[in-house]
Amino acid sequence: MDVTNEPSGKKSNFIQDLIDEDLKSSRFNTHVQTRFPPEPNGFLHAGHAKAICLNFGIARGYSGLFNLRFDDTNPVTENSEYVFSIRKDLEWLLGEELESDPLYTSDYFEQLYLWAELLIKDGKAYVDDQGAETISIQRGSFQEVGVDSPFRNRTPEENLLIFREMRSGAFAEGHCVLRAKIAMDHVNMNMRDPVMYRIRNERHFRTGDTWCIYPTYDWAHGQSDALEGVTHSLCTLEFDSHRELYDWFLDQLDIPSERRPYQTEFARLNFTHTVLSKRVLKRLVDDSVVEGWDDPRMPTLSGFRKRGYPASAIRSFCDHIGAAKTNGTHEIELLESFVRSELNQNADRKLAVIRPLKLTITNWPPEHIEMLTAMNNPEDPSAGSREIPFCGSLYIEHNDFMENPEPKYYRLSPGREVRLRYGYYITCNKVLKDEAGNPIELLCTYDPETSGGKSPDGRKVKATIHWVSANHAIEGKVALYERLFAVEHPGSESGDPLDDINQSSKTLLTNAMFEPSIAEATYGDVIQFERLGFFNLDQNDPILFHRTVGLRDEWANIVKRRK
RNA sequence: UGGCCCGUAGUUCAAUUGGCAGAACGCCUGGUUUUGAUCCAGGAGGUUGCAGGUUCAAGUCCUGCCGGGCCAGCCA
Repeated sequence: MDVTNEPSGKKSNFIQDLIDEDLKSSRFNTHVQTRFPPEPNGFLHAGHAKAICLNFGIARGYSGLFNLRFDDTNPVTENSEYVFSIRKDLEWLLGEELESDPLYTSDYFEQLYLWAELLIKDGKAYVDDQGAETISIQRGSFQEVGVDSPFRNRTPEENLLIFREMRSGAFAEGHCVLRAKIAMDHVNMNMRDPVMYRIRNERHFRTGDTWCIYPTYDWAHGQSDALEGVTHSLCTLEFDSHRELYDWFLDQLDIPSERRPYQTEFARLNFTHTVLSKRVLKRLVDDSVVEGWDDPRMPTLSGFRKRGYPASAIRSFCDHIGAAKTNGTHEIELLESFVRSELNQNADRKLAVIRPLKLTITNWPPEHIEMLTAMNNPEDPSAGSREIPFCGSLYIEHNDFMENPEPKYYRLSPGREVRLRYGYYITCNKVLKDEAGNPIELLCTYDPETSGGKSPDGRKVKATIHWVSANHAIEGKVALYERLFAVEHPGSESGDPLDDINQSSKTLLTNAMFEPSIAEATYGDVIQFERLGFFNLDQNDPILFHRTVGLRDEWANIVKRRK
């Protein structure tokens, strides 16, 4: 995929500094090329988003090339449904479609096999007939050097013969493996004769039954990079100790220096109150803690999409955090602030009441309905306006009324005057209650002089609250989401992240009241319900809205500080 | 117990490569406001992990400690 574009004026990070040096020293006499190499065995999450934006952004910044490569070397866990969803999520994130089809490591199986034979002929690889457990024991430890396999000194001719038998399916799974012949006393464990091929009598989703031996990550990755022309192979920190092996393999093969890729590691992304491990995410789904991989509480790209996070906000976030080698954890609030600022600019506003409290205007002319004009987006006048019906029978938000107001609470309470957004000033005169003493209806009077929310005498009201006409409201549902995990670093104290689940991470409110124009809402457009937050219409349920993120809430801060 | 990587504000990152330690988010204060939002202005917050050394000058170079992360899959 060609991503020629102007370099972004972003602050640099150590990877860009490194590429700048490479360019200066002409280490590569071609373009810069990066890749994103997911294994098709799971769904993309925020961690992948960082890698995608980094790789794509660098290619774009240097007018280079970027490609998606499915690292499909393990047929037991991988399948084409993941290929489909990964591509979909990636294109959604990037906001554009891939210009060329994705690449696959499995396309290089034959070349990889040929190279493996080359190494065998050079005496640099051998077939080991031992089991996994034996090989593991022989590998030694950090303190002890490993011991040579009894099969280590087979002749190249013998190795070649057996390796070809391996390929032809002569052996059972686990009977033998092909190992690189490096050094069993190497200080780097990855260099103690690593496995290059293992037998798997498993159908591969792309190559079918063509192969029964499959290359390991270490053997496949660098060579695939080289075959594609990747110059900068970016991966996460835990591959640091694999770099030596990555280089060793490339050194053994006749890779022209200008096609020689180099691996650079950066820190993986972490969020507070979140977990970004495929394994734990899978448990959340399997244990029904959430309602699937695309649950709006999940940090997956499909979860973000369902929740209403704009892809552009995720991209901005990734640009902002850049890349470094320091392991750290980002506050989830930072991501949310990017989501808010994006949505604040672009989201249309509507009125909705999610915890309705009946309010009757006692001096409103019976049967009278007035159409009020409301701005669609105060941040963007070109978004226009709409009409909202107003009458004497309304719903307001339950927590916009307090019978005995706390200090600094300046919304509605008995005897107090507030403004109804786009409407009139009203004063609360009487509170009707149920047997338990809970308010069930407010009786108020309005000031006809304050049409449009302006008072001719210039008197001020402290609060403006939202409302919906009870006679015109569309009833629906709203799903509120809190952090999935109750603690900043799930599992750090308890040992198991699932022990730190926030039990009330989802609240479904089923008698929300929306202004009539909500009927025109279309999937994909996140809207702001004024004073409540941003909400995303569900793809299938036309009256269900997922709260993307709340507005910053000063009153909530005041309440919190009091405790 | 070995090797490698990393320590700068609450958090994540900068610091023109040895020259007055900054930004964003968060927090606090004030202003504007028909969203307690947005927007604007300001503020608090630092012994640059610690201790030495080189230098007119060290976050940056050197040495030694301390702390965190990673590595002993036929996962990636």
